[in-house]
Parts: sequence; structure tokens; C-alpha cells
Amino acid sequence: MIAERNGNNLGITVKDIAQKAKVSTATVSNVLTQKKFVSEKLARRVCDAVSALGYRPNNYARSLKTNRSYMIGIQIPDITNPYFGKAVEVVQAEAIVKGYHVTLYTTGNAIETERRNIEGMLNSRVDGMVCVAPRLRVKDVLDAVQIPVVIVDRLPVATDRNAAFVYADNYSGAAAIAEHMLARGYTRFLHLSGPVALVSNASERLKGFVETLEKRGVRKTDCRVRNGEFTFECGYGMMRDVLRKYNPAKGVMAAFVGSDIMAWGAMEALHDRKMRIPRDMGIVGYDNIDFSRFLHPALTTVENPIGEMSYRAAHLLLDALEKGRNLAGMTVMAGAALIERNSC
Amino acid sequence: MIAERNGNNLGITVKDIAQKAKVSTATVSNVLTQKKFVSEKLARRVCDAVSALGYRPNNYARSLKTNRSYMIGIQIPDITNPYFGKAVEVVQAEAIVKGYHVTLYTTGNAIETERRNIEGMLNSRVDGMVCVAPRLRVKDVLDAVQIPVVIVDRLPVATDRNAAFVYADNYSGAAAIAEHMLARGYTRFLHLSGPVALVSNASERLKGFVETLEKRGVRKTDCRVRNGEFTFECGYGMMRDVLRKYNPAKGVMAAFVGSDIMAWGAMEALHDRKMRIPRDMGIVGYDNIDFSRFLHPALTTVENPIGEMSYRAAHLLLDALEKGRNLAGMTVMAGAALIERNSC
DNA sequence: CTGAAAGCGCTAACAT
DNA sequence: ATGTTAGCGCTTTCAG
Repeated sequence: MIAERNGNNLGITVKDIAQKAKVSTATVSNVLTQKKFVSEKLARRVCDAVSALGYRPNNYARSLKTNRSYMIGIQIPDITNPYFGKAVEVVQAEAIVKGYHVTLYTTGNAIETERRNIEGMLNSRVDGMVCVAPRLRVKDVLDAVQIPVVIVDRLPVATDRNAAFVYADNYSGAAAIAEHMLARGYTRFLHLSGPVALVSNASERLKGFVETLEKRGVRKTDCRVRNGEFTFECGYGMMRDVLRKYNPAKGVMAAFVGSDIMAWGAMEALHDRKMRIPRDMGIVGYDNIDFSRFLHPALTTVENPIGEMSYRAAHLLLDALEKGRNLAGMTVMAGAALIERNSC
Repeated sequence: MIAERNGNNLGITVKDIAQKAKVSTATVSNVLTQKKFVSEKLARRVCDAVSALGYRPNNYARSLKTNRSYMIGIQIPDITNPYFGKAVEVVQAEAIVKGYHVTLYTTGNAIETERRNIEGMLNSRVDGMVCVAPRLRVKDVLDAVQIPVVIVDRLPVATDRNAAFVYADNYSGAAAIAEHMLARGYTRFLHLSGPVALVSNASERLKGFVETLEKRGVRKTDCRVRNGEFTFECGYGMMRDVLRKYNPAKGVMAAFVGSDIMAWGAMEALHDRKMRIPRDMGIVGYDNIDFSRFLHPALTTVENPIGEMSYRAAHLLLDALEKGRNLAGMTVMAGAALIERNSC
């Protein structure tokens, strides 16, 4: 007999436990999977044998037979960013409740890596995947994949694939910022944007902000825009450049900085110039990252509900997997709420 | 013939491609796994068939046969914390290079969850695992597991299991802080510690700090200690309490706050009281989280080399997996370096 | 309700 | 160097 080593008996199979419980392997399988009714008596015997031998089903064999891995893949740009960390946390928590495991892939915003990752997920035969903020064109990811997918934090595209979209209303969020600034009486505006050409979030925010301002009669020359990346350094650098020829005495400006992290950088640049916020310039960020409320002054921003989005995404995917629901055409848009604090 | 759908042909097997290439399944397997030499001619034919049919090997079948999943599990307390995010990032990057996938588990510092996660990894048959900063007693995790494990960021224990330890020298790091404060001329000291009873990092830091101070002749009454958790709120609350009866005029205090996040909280409490750092109190953190250099004043802290540790951990595990190296008795300790900035 | 047996797709002996 | 074939451990018809 194979020795019972602490809790991890690789050698024990259904056969062994069938033998010990004096039943067939089919019965063992039936009590384990709960798919067919088994009499109390036999079920008891099986369970006893299972714990006596420390049996642990072999998931490869199971998966080979059922063609399901109970594994879902999640891909995010950067695990070091708490915003995406939150997404992973939520998806993982929901998945585990339904008996799914999660495998994680990180892209570093590199398109090539994204392609490789998707290939990797397919190879390791995940049952479904969620892609958070992909840089690869959505069409390209869908083309590569047959299994259910949900794309998070990107604008939906029309598709007949088994794919859903969960995204936030970045346009309205940015529009709310514009309205807020207007209500505060600002007359000069600045937008330090994210990578508009690559990321729909960035372009939606830009559009929402600028269009609202125009609609309310602000002249183009009173609203400057600069494009950059969603990083501290970029926020710092762009603001530093702007500040070179900025004089608050000629009219205080309100700046919508494309993300909280950029906004932090921008605030540093102001600080270095001994400028006070909001006295010399109003600052609004976007995302409502955890730290933003602790900045000085506390950062006015827009809640980007990544937690809610990933929750919805997880459930969509899990429904597709468990109930066979087809995702095609499903989109859910989460709202965006302005969080008023002291920076503008 | 099964239609070739975009890049993901679940129905195609070795058999199909053997047929198409007019070779045996063994030959197909051999060219795919590269374990035996196959002539140019046949290899060519096989590769052509593979890409023509869009074949993708079924990893379940492969794993069932070889008893290897090429999957490693990583468990961390909180994916929302960039410190642990870094660990995941590094392990994932190293794993993928060697052809391994990573599945992620999060504990929320709940011991029960840790136990469940380990169970989950074992069920999904990971080849090895890395546990970062477990709360479960190390002995308990080792007892549960037969596969190679590396424990990161915890003090090693003696074991004959296939387990390695990678940790940082928290004692020296904290000692360096004490020396630094002494050198600056401080005579009154405070330590706001992490969960000393549960986490060896916290207790090591406490020990390193207090013992060094004592060794250098500081009286016990001049060094106060309070225990808490590694959170912003806890840092804030403990410092607020301390401040109720603190008067810098009677001697400026230097506070070693157990982690950067706590230190941030503590700095907020000082700020609320209109106290200036370091004029009214010196503050030193621990971890060198990314944001610490942007705080005002920039936070003096100790580099906790999580990136390096996880790199070493990944390689240890991968060596165990690939080269069959037994990990028993392996420990690697990473150094800790004081980072002098403006808060103390 | 229970058991016998086929077979999921792959790899690795073994045979040629 | 290549082909034949026996399973890996499980689930799932199909009989009984």
C-alpha cells in the first residue's frame, strides 16, 4: 500500500478508493462530482475511503475528459498598479467562489506580450478570459480566441464573438469635470491627457472634457491640451513645461489631468514652483486611486469604478461558463462620479 | 474535415496531424517536444500540418501523461499592494521565460483563506509554489505540501522538506535606522511596530531597533513601543495617540514607523497637529514603497528588496522544477539598505 | 442504483 | 529513425 503522506497523495486514484470502499470507480466519481444520486451507504463508504487515503482528484484527467479546466485567465497591463490589482483581486475572489482558479498575465502595455499571453492562455486551455485595458486592438484579441472573453475598461466594438464589454463612462466623467470647473468660475482650462491615440479611455476623457467646454461657449484658445502617458513622470514633465509660461495673475487656470498618478506628478511640479493649489491652479485627476484622498490638498477626481467593473466582468464570464450564456452583444457601462475634494 | 477556425482549433489532435503529415503520432510528439531527433523531412511535414490545421497541443493530456503542469502557484496577502504586486510581476516574468504559467492566490491575511488556497493549488496540481509573507505558520504550510515550495519574506525554519527560504535582513535594516537616529543626535525614540506576534518581519524590526538602541546605552524609558498593523489607518491612529501627550520642547523624538504605509499615516497625524517633520519629530519608514520619495518631506526609509527576493525565489523554484534540485536547507538572505531622505 | 468498459489526447516504452 | 501501442486518471455511456 502506498504510504499516506501528509495530505498530498499523488499516487492515489479513483481505483484505489473504489477498491477500499468496495464499489466501482463510477460510483466513486458519482459521489465526488455529485452528478448522480448515490445511496447513503455507498456514499459514506466512499467518503471514508477518500479521507482515509487522503485522495485528491487529478484535475488533468478530469479536464481531459470533460474538456474544462476550471481555470480562467486574466490579463492586465501592470500588476504593480493598485488600480489593476483591484481588478485581479475581485475577479479572483468571484472565481474561487464558483470553483474556478485564476491565472495571471501581465503585459507591461507591450502589444507583443499581449499576443504571447493570449497564446499562452489558449495553450494552457483556460475556460475563459478577461482582458483588462488591452492595447491590442480589441478586434485582434477577439480574432484570436474562441472561448468566452470579457474586455474590461475599453470601448465596445460590434462583434458576433462570444465576448462582452464592461467599461466606464469616461466621457461623462470628463464632462462632469468640465461642468464642475465652469461652476467654480474658471475661465482658462488645461487638459493633460493620456495616450489618446492608443487608449480609448484617454480619448473619451479628452472628448468629454473639450466638447463640454465648447458646448458651454469656452473658446478653443482658452482650452489647451497636451498628450502624454499615464505616469507620474509624464504628469510632472508636462506640467513643468506648462508652468514655464504660466502666470496666474492673468487668470487662474483649471487643469484636468488624465489620471490621478499623472495628477500627483503635476502637483509636484506646481509645488516645486511654489505654486499653491487651488489658489494658483485648480487640479482635477481621474481614477480616484486610494492615495488621492491623502494628497495635499486632497485631490478632486472622478471615481473610476474598476472594482464594480471587474465584479460585473467576472459574473458575465462565469455565467457564460456555467450557464452557457452567450456573451455576444453584451455590454455594461458603469457610471462615473465626480469626487469633490480640495484641489479644485 | 473540421473547419479551420481562427487560431483555436480545439478539435485537432496529434492523430489528425499525424495523418495529414503521413507520419506516426510518436513522430509528431517528438517534433513538438523536441525530445528525440526527427529528420528534417518529416519535421518539416509535421510543422506544415500543425500550422495548416492550426493545431494546439492539449495540455491536459500532456500533463496527465507527464504529471507536470508547467504551472506554478503564487500566494500573496494583497494584490492591491504594490509591494506584493512587484513580487507577482517578477515571478511571472521569470516563469514565463522557462515556459511556466502562474496562478495567483490572494489571502487578505486570513489564515483560513491561506489554507484553502494551498488546498486549491494542490488540487489544480501546480508543479511548485511560492508563498509570499504567509501568516500561516511556516511549519503548517510545509506539512501540507509535497511539491517544491519557496517561502518569501519570512524567517527560515529548519526543515527537511523540499523548501527554500528567501528573506530580507529586517534586523539589520532596523538596526541601521537606530544607528542613523543616534548619529543625528536624537535621544528620545518611538517605534510604531507591525503585528509583532504574527509576522516575523515586524518582530525582527522591533528587535533590531530596540536592541541596537539598548546596546548604545539608550535607556528603556527613552524608547517607547506600540504595536499595530501595517496600515495607513493604524499608523495614523497610533501617532495621533502618541501626540496627545507629546511636547517637542522636552526633546525631539525620532519615530521608526514599521512600514512606509504606516509612516504615511503617521505623517498625516503630525500634519493634522501642525507639527513639522523633522523639526518636531523625525520619521523613518520601512520598505521604500514607490511613493515614499514623493512625500513631503521625502521619507527616509529602508529598502526592502522584494524584487530581488522574488527573483531569487523564482529561480530557486524553477531550478527545483527543471533540474530536480532539492531545496531543503536552502536559504537566501537579501540585504537591507537605509535610504536617507528628508524626514529624519 | 450500481458496475463494466470505452476513451479523452498525449507521451514513452518497445519494436522494427 | 520511425512506428505501434499501452496506458496516465478520470468521466460517462450503456447494461444490468
